[in-house]
Amino acid sequence: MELNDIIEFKSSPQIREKLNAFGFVKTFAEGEVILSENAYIKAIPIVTTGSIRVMRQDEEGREILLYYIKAGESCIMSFLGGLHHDTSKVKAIAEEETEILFIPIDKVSLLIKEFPEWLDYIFRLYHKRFEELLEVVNAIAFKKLDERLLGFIKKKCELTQNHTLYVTHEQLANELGTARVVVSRLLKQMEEEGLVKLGRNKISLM
Amino acid sequence: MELNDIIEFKSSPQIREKLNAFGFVKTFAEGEVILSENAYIKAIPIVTTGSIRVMRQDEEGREILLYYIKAGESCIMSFLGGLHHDTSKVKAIAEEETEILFIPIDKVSLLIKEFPEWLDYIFRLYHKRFEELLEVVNAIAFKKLDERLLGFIKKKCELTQNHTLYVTHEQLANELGTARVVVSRLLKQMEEEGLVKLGRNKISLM
DNA sequence: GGACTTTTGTGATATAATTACTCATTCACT
DNA sequence: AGTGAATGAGTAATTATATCACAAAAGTCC
Repeated sequence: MELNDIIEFKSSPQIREKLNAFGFVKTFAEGEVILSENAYIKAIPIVTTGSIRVMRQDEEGREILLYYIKAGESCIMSFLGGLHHDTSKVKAIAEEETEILFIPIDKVSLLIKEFPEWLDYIFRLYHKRFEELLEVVNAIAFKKLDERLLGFIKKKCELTQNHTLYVTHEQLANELGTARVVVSRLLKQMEEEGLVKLGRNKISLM
Repeated sequence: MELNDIIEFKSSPQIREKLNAFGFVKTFAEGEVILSENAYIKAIPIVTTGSIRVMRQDEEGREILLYYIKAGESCIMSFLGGLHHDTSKVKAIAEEETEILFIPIDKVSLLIKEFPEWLDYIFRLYHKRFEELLEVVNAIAFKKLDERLLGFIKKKCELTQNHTLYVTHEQLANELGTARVVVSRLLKQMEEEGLVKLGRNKISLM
């Protein structure tokens, strides 16, 4: 993924140049924490390769997945947090080996004035994230866990282009914001219904 | 509430003038639907007096409260939806008699270019809404209903500057995304614990 | 005052989440 | 290969929520 694959930046070599000039690149290994909750935000990340999962934690450490940030996207939460000199309300973890271009906050506001494309980019992502968040609200408020679990597995499979997933029940439970036992039981049930096939560390969609 | 009570517009009579020139005012009675789900958005609302509650619905018509929009604030969801020519993903209802200044979408983008204050205003509200949404996610994902219910009653009381609330159990259940019986039972329990006092259509915090 | 509507209460039952375990497998280390 | 720690998965009991069906008040309207 290059900056010029991002639709808003395609026809503006100037902004790409500036972004590259202002930004610095960092690489994260799978599972590495990119941003932890309550950390101060000094730079906006743009994911160039890989993907990030963004989680919300409660006081007791329980977590729930909010959304994924894929290549070409930015973490809009950081953007707002950064602008308002606020701390992060979410935790971001590299889902796979991930390369990120960080743009320092002070440059970010500068770019807004100079390049309308930059603002378009930010607004587009905002829109997307907001809708995803609403979907999460809907899911946890109204959907039953079995439905959510199945949907989640399918989404993960799509993301990895594969119909076997290598995750533990524990991981699934965490991302869904529930307990492992619950996931285990539901998976068992789904296996009996012939929807999935289970193995240690392994779930295959049928 | 006047436009010049909004911090970002305080020192810019020009933007206040433009907003008033471009916008049109409408008044809504308590309970009136201002924006329904899937409606197209043609204008951005700024609440001048009163307040709005923003709800999310699922396919079967169940609802849950996302947040309130108070005087001086705007509905940021409409803003994004409007910019991207998308439909509304939420439902907005007047919580009390409410007066709204609507700014047509095409003017909105125009104002962004002209007045940085306008953008600051939008970003500030975004930030606020995003955090509120995260709080909702937290609450429904991790908190028990009794805790949510009590917190909700307290918030409502704060909003109305009063420690007696005039609502039915049904209404509370709707905003919390649960069933009336559940709310009734929990309230009863809370009354026994001396936390509240109940009456028909009435809940008083102790 | 009687008929009706709205709001609230109660009991029985189903479903889901939580807690506290046990058992099984894997892996690192000797 | 054998031991023990760590991780992953299964089970049973308990608690929390949701659902259904209906009864009892409280308020409204004629």
